[in-house]
Amino acid sequence: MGEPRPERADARRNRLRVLEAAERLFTEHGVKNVSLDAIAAEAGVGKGTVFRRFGDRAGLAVALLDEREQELQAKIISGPPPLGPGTSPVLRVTAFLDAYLDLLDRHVALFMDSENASDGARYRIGSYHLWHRHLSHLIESARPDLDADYTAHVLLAPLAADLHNALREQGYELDRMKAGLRAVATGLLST
Amino acid sequence: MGEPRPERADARRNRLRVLEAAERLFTEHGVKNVSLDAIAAEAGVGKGTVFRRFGDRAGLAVALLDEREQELQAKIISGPPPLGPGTSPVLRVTAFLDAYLDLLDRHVALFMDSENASDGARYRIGSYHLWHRHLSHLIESARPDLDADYTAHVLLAPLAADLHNALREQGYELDRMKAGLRAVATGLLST
DNA sequence: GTCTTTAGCGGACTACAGTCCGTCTTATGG
DNA sequence: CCATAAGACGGACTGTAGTCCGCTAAAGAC
Repeated sequence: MGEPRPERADARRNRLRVLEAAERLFTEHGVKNVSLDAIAAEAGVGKGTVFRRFGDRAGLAVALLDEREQELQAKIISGPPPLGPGTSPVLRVTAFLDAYLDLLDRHVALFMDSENASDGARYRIGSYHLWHRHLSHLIESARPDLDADYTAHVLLAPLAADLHNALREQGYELDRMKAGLRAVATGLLST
Repeated sequence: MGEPRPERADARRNRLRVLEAAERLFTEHGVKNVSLDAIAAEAGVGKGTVFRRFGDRAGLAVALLDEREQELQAKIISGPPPLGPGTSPVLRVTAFLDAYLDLLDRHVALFMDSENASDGARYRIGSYHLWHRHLSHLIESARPDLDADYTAHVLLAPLAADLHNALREQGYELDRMKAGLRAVATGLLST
């Protein structure tokens, strides 16, 4: 692709202002009680600016989650086992599922926003692809007879934010989900 | 609960009109190109009427899907095997997953509407509970050592409409999903 | 048939997501 | 330092989901 023009100073300033304002308002009033109008006002910019930079509500949520997800991505790619390389595929899969559930649980509301976009935003954003590739490789090496690509989607499906939220609301404990998913993954990937 | 007062004549008339109008407009213009205003107008009723009867957009979609889902429910409860009783739990699970994928594939757009409601509508509606109970019982009898309740949610998760839609858009064939899910279910439930 | 209660009706209203385009800022080359 | 083009800014505008409440029609009592 073309040369990556440097970000203009005012653009950068406003991007940071919006993210800050969003984080502040979200933690103060709850994610779904905050309108994008309000965020724009709090950031001292116009509504159009918010939308041009982030596309839509989901895009803003993705941007806010980005940092946290990148931490996890780094640990997976080059961190110590069991998340990083250096142990069996099955252990790496279960370690990933555990870690993702922790992340998800800490930021459910934001994840719901980032996934609930009108049309399946979750499956188009970069991080989903990364999680998917990761699982897909691990599954491939543990069970070459399975359709690794599809099975990876299956293992990611229970990590959907709205399911997590619904289960939490009906009293499920995080540890129960971790144990359950671990059982599924090991049952599935151990010959 | 109290005595179920009979549905008033005008209420029934309008309910049917709205469902008819919705079905007509949805098939003609595509689900997401039809506003509830338009449906109300086509049905010859006010907007308020639509909302009072169906709650919101998702509720209307649920009502439209209801008939089709009840067919499947009937086959599961009292139809011939492998969907109905009379064969092994594992076979019944895979038969259910196949049948649900068929249903989902035929009505993706409508399912997306019914599930995409602001706040996890999918997990609150009656039919989800029924599918969940069904799978939960089958899992319990196939593998008493698993957390059947949670594992049932896990098996239902890949049936989410937005995932199905995303995979279809990126070229997945229905048969590939069926095969993949069958492999997961049998791998998981066979000791 | 008329009266009363009960519940449905429907359109004006609010609030929010997302778009559009004229205006203004920034970076760069002369 | 100034001119100029690339592109960001922002607020008015549009379309839609969902609410509210005064009005109206149905069903039963007498």
